[in-house]
Amino acid sequence: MARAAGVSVATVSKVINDRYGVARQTAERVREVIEELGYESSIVARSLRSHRTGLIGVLVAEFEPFSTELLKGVSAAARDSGYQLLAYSGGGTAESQVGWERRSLSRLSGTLIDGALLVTPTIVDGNYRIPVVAVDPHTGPSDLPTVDSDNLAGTRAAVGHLVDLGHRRIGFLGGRPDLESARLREEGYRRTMADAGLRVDPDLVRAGGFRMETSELPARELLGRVDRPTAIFAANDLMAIQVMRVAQSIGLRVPQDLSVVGFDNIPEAAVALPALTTIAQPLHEIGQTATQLLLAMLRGEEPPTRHVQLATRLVVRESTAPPLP
Amino acid sequence: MARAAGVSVATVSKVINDRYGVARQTAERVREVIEELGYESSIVARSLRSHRTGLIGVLVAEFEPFSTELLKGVSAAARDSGYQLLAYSGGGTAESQVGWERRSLSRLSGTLIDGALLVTPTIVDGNYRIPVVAVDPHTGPSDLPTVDSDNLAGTRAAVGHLVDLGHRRIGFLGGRPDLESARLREEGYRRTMADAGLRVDPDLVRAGGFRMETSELPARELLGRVDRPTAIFAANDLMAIQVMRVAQSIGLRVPQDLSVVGFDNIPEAAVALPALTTIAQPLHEIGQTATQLLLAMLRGEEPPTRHVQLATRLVVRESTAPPLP
DNA sequence: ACCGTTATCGACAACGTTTTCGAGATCGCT
DNA sequence: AGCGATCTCGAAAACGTTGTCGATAACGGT
Repeated sequence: MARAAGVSVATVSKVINDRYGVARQTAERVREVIEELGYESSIVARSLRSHRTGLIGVLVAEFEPFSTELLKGVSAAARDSGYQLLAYSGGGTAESQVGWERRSLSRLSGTLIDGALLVTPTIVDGNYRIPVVAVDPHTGPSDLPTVDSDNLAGTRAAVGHLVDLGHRRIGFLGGRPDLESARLREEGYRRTMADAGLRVDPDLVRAGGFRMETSELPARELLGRVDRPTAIFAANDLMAIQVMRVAQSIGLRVPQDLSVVGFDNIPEAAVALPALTTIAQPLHEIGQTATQLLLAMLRGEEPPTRHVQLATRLVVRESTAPPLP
Repeated sequence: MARAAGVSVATVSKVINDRYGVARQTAERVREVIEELGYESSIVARSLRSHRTGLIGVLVAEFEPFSTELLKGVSAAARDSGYQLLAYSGGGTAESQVGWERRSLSRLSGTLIDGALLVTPTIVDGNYRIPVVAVDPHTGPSDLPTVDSDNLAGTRAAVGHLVDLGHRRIGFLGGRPDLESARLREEGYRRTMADAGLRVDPDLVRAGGFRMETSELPARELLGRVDRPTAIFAANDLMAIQVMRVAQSIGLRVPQDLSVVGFDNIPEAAVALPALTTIAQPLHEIGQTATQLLLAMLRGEEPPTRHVQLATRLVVRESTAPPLP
């Protein structure tokens, strides 16, 4: 190997990890040879021996625009600290069952990765062999250190915005009831309404499953009523866009006849017409924070807080206006 | 280790890789113990020894919606074949310089991954140590086996659609001139115009850099003219959406006063208003095909064709109509 | 009953690192 | 000059697997 540089393998190893105990000029010479030969030490062998790889694993349930933005933040933070990223996706329907991440992790955590970020909607508790941080899980509280955004406060901002505009009859289109995020957004809606002294009409609350296809019908139900709401808060942008479509298809003008607010601030929200008022999640920041948390754990520090919640931001665009008198 | 199962490590290894030379019932027993102990063999050690890991690496320049869809196809194909995916992203601006994928690859290909997929706009030729397939590179011809979509035919379909509708003055908003894909789309535009016996007015050709921000100005230039075109073909959807915005901002109606066609069929295209007519790239299929190509190479087969081009599809929505008489 | 063949299994080396520890060299001090 | 302290380096073990090969047992044929 690089012992053709005149020294032993041990010395080379010391130079690479710049350990104490190797002479100035020897190190210099070894470095030169390394450079010259374009030598890269094998992660695999290092891992086998020292259980440290400089790789952090990111388990993504499925690659989608949502996780994508998160990954950018993770990527940036990891790079700053010298760690490399290893995204890992079960990717499929069948495999994304509960326990998938457990199995993946146990296989990888053998030695391949130093720590892991779980970017999966449903996470499984348990003591993993390596540091693990859950990123924006949609499920309930967990043993794992977690980073997500403040769904409750976000929802309050959204509904509050509608209230401030003067809306009284505000409808709600919910997400998948099995996910914590959906539950929180409904709770936020109800609380804000209550705080404003407004009654929640049960007929104005529907579930749309977080997806476009499944929210057309409930949207029609909400808007078809004679006493239809003057504003609708949808638990995510996809459903909000569907609401605007349905509204326009039955002759309602947005925002004059109907105000719509979404949640997530996906790219589509900006180009929709009218552009959608929504709650932006700091995805980039979430990814970044989660990574920093993980890195701290890798350094052996106990994280100051096990659960970080980041603030959301209200993005006012064109889909909201005061109700017609 | 699992020699607590009463046999030697060698035998366990043989059972796991079900090799010839181990008795029926011994194998059975070992398998039971493995199951019971939830034992997972270390990829790392296996890799070090046998240079085969069952992992294929995917190098992504940056996680973005575009690569995301590709990854899904890759993911599906890999799963079907028992291979696991390892996405790897330089992620950043600085590192995504030329040569980044080379370095990453040389580090990983040591032994960690059996083969690699390059999902990067600019690819670097060279003999890698492991099988490599380039996926949808935007650069020119290469030594590497490549899978991408037929930019030329796609463009012809787009411009042909406008011609068929009766448009004569058709403008073109191009991409980044340094990328092969942009070059091909311009060439397709020019050829289709020529085939239809139409003259290309040099004043009707602008470059928008593939991005929204950089295409507002050229869009204004195109539409501000007294003899403005009745239709514009933009080299990607982002620019097409920008064109529609600019048009609407200066009082033009789409599609009555101006028809617009894009390229890519990103999610935003469907929700834009009017919904954008565009050319859909078979991203999922590209990912799938590339993976199958790679798998064939891993099996030692020489791929039948080194360059696969997949057909695009014209998606007619609401942004195109015959020109006003 | 003996020998050759086959089936089954384990000992051992190897993969490329990191880490420990001891040997030799150098240096400084008395 | 002698001795201890310090510095520099390399030999060797270890990480967990796989592949080779030899040993032993079982078996079948004459």
